Amino acid sequence: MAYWLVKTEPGVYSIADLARDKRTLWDCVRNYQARNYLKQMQIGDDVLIYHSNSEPSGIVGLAQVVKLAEADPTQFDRRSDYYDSAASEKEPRWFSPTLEFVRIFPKLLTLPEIRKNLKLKDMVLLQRGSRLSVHPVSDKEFSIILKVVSA
DNA sequence: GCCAACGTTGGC
DNA sequence: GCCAACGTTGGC
Repeated sequence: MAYWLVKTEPGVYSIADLARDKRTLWDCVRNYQARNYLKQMQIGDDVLIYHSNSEPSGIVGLAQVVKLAEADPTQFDRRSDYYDSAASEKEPRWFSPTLEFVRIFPKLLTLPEIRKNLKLKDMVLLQRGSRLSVHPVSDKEFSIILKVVSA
């Protein structure tokens, strides 16, 4: 079983929205590296939810993969901002797993706190510009984060 | 709102 | 295939 982190802007789609919806198609990701990770997600994988462009930004809760990635429907929708003319139903370019809400953490783990925690210094989140919106989290990092946010 | 750090696009 | 120009992400 693998662990992941996905970013979302709470003004666009927050963990509260996920709590309300129970499950959601994780769509509109338009970065190849992130796309590749979305395709690797397996049912039952744990997914940390990170609020970006937020006050404060940080890890806010947990979700779980309940459906493998399928073609992201927004790539076919001409009226969508995420329409991709190079994608076709036969050869989709972008993929979306379905995530299910698990819980909101009692404590939000802010980006400065993550930076300060030496055990989390190797997180992909902190690497080079850190713009990747979907990325793996190691077993160790995941268990450390769970401890910190529950305390 | 600014801007650094990327990724993508397209001319050549 | 190089690389300049441009667009985007996301912290601050």
